[in-house]
Amino acid sequence: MENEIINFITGYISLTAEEVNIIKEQNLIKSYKKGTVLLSEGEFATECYFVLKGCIRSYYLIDGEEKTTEFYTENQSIRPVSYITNQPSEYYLACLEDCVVAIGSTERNKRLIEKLPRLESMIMQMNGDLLVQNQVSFDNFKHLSPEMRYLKLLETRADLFDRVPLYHLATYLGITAVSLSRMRKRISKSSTD
Amino acid sequence: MENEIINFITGYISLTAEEVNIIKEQNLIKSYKKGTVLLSEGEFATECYFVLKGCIRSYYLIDGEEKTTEFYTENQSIRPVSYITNQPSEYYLACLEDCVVAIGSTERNKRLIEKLPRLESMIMQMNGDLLVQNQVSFDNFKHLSPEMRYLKLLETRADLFDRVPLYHLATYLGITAVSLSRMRKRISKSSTD
DNA sequence: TACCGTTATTATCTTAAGTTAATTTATTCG
DNA sequence: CGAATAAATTAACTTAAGATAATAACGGTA
Repeated sequence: MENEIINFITGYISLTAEEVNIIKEQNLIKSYKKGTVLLSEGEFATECYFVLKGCIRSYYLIDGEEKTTEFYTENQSIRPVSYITNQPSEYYLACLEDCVVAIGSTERNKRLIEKLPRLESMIMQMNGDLLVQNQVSFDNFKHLSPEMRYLKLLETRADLFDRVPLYHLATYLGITAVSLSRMRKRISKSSTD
Repeated sequence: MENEIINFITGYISLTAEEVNIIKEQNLIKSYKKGTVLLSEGEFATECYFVLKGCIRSYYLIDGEEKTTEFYTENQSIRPVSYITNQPSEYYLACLEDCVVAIGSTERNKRLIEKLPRLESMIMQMNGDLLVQNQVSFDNFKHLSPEMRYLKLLETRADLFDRVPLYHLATYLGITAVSLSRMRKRISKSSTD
């Protein structure tokens, strides 16, 4: 189970066998039931996550409506904005399915970095990557029609359509559930004739 | 003129008088004529910028159409994605006005950081800030109507409306120039009656 | 299996954005 | 200054998204 984490890390920096062991013994793996809320608005995030199994959704509230900002599935890492900034969180994190998750807490990570200073460079790279991903997603979003965004998501993350309710995908796409439903009908119609 | 840069830095970390001097003597200030392109698609960014005077626009091309992603004005720093990732740039950077800019090149920054290691922590903070700003902008964009986005921009960056052509603001807002024009008329009408 | 809560679809109406093209208003510069 | 270019507006038409409400399909479970 820890192998996924090692694979993930070695995508950024190379590790010796001893270093692999240090990380493996450090890691803390937990299971959560579907519906568990890992982080709430107003709280300070003290943990970051690596999803081993399941799906975690981040979202925030506008007038009581949940707006989904991201879905995290197998082998994705979650570094809450609040974790990076040490500010109270604007976002929620909740399990859409039963989940198995590797957890890094602020203090344990600090200790780990003392043992393995090269992790610092990984973190900087991760921040850079996050930034770029976000920039590109934003630009795409801005200049693609809702329909294009839907088709693109269908290409890039087809699995989500099997495991996530459409109305969450709708807010993720920045449209209403009604509109998404209509759109799907429109598309299926036009592709058959 | 260098004082703006010092102010900017001390917003992140505190500096001793000697450190201030080191930075001041390091800095390289340049002027560019309106229209100058500082970075083109495909190039590797080797510089980051701090705007002392003027306005710089970043944009990219879709089917030959320019899509503006950001406007940088006085006292804003520009850290091109390509500079952070060492990948060829997807974006252009060009001066919308005559500009005065402080420039940090990769090598000079490296040398500077050797003298002032605490700058590292500033850079990490800047990356974190960038990430958060981007995240928040994205979320806002997704869940605000074009009209709301326009009104919000009018509040937060009113100066842009005096110095930037509307059709650039339009693509920045993710709409067409025609639509922006129509919208402005609609709003001015509804606010007078 | 029958029920209940959740999720998805459908219908109707309203509103605004995209597209294209023509026209007006500003700006620039020889 | 005036011609050329750039920027902004307007008009006409098409298309799709938002809102609201009603209905249908699905899923778990008692």
